[in-house]
Amino acid sequence: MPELPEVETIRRGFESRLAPPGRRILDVELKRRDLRAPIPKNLPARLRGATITGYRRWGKYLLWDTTRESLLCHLGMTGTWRDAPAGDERDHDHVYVHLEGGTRLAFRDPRRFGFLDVVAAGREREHASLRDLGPDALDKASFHLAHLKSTLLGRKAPVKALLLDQRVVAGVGNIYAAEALFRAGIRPLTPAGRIGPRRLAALLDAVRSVLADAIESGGSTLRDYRGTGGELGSFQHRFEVYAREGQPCTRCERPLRGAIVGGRSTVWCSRCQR
DNA sequence: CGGGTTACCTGACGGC
DNA sequence: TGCCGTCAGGTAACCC
Repeated sequence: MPELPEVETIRRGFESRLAPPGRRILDVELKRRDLRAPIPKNLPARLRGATITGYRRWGKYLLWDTTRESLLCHLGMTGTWRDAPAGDERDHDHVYVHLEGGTRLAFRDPRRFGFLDVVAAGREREHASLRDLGPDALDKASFHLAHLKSTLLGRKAPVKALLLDQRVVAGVGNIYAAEALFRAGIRPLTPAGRIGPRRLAALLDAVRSVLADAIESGGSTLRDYRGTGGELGSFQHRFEVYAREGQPCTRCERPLRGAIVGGRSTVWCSRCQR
């Protein structure tokens, strides 16, 4: 579900209204620990009494920084956070975070592909899930043309498969990979190492612009995704290729083509993308 | 190592 | 109405 724009929307929701910095964590209640990776049994003890100091995002990962350790969260495909007042319990609520002042935050994830863990602040890079993570797609200081060039050099895999590889760039998922390739005019199946510097520069711009536009729209809601206040994203109304196989290209009207690339459904325009 | 496939889990949806 | 197959925004463990 959530790619970079959705996670960023959630991050902003936490910061501005769900649990602004300064709030204290009274307790963490684990209803179910067997997510993609088991939630450590001692997670509640390690966060109890800590005050939230801020929120960071790296790719699709969200970090709650506190005066103790940081809570690391990945939403998988169906993870959501919401304000869950007493009485609002739902199927697949796996974790409740109790804040000072009576707020209760619920982590709900029906498919259980997400996970939660605790990391020492400043040592995130040592965490198994973050160790090999590439630069954040919106960080201009680390995700730039030189990085793309050197990372894709000599690679024969389809460029779309490598955009989805979080070691190459962190935050791009199936929706925004397809949309970025359309904006850049590049076919998803093109071997990544055969894209010249000018077209790589176009791809870099396209990735940045599509993610920025999607954040501005509050992300994309297909079915599960909700902001922290339950609100829907609206970028799905601006898809040019994703989920539009057979429909006319927004630019040339030709029916869009579809195929499975790297195990993921993929749509593109065979005239506008080369 | 690089590239490709499959599994993990639940729910929604379409066809019959 | 109901059953069954297929598919879904995620990653990671396998295979060759």
